[in-house]
Amino acid sequence: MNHKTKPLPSKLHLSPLARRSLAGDAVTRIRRAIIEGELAAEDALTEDQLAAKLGVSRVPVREALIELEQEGLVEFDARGRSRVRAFTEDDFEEVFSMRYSLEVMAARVVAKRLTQDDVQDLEAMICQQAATKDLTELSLLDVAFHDRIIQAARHRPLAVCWETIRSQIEVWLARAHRAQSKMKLSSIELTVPGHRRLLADLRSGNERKAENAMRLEMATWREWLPA
Amino acid sequence: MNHKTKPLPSKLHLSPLARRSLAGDAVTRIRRAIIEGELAAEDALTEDQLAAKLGVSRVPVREALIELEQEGLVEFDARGRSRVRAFTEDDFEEVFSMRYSLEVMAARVVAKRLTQDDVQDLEAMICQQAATKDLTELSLLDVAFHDRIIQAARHRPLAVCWETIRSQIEVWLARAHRAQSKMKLSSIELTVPGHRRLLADLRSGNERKAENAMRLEMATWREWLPA
DNA sequence: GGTTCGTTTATTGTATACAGTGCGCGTACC
DNA sequence: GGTACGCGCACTGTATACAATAAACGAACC
Repeated sequence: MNHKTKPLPSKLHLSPLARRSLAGDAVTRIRRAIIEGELAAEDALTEDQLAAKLGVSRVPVREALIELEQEGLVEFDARGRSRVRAFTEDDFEEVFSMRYSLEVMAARVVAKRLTQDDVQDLEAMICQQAATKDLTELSLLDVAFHDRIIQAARHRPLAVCWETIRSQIEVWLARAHRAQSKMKLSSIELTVPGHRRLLADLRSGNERKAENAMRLEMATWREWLPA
Repeated sequence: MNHKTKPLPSKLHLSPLARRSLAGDAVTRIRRAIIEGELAAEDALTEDQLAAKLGVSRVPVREALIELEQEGLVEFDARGRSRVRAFTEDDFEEVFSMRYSLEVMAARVVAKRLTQDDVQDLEAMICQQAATKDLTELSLLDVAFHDRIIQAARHRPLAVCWETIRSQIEVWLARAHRAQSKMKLSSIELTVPGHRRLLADLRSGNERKAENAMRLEMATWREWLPA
């Protein structure tokens, strides 16, 4: 033991060192702008213009664009120019089929690893969902619920893969809401019992059961799809 | 039609516009160094030092490190310092379980989309494998084979997910070879017929058949694993 | 002697400056 | 009128310079 400074109240847990960098903020803000539709498909993302709008230099913007490319929100052409990616309905089909595979895998993994904390969190989230009457809010809670399941899997490559499609799912959701899509009101009544059943099967510890429950959950989502 | 320049020999297909940038080269070279073990686990990746070694400035290096983080080869600590990620055996277990899910999905997708070109390429690759007597070379050809299958799926999110684990697979392979691992010579005799069977089932157009063939292929790989 | 405080140093984060490049537009020439 | 050439503009790619911060070391004080 080299340094023996005073032991510092052990309960006190400070903010988790959020690596606050302009580049990180830029990622968040540009991502949000794309999801909200503030930046439209095919819009040219000129580094100078973005930098000016964000009040920073081009460097953080460049780094942000690289990350957003990985999330599938931004595209670079052969000359290095970036633009907001234009999603076709087929693109979303692909994203959701990817989601299907990832979540089924997550269910399988989670079945063996679910902790008491996970269960408590998930139950609390279901209660929150039950209290909601707004479809937009519900869909956000739903994504958060699935986020939490992925987190519960404690499986790094899975989490990384999930992050490559998460934003695209949000793009679709936001777009669907703006378009007053066909998401039915009945969804509210379906979501909560669906999640309860899913959680029950995840808790069973039975991988097959968990997988199948997730397949069912994904199938109900499937109906909300564009085409 | 705005400009009507002369029609330029249609067969002539130039190099695919490889976006040659120092940043891109840096990604390639640092990745290679990590895979080959030239940069060892936990090694600090100082931007200045890397820049000096590569003969460029820090900017391309920074951008390269961001990309390599997404490939799982590089880690950043809370203060922004990067280092070569240290893989545990559990990490590799996770990577290969992820690979399993992705490839099974790929098989399912490919079953419906395989073209004549795909088949020709894959067959040619199998022949190449059959001609090889070197285990290291064979494992590279094997990865290339699976790469080609992913490509044949023509499924963007799948390809992106695959790229998040591909380098890590290569790390494991290179490490295993350096350690004179338990990869058996019999692998050579097993690989080629295995791939032939797999290709046959991918061509069948039957999703279930294709999935199961891939599960089998993955299971044989499984034996080469560390633990 | 050990602890604490300043100073130095190493390294990242950000800004700015500069170089290179393709594209559009105008112009001249046929 | 159309085609080819050349110039300028709008961007990106890269380098360099500067600011900020935390670790490392050392010195002074108890």
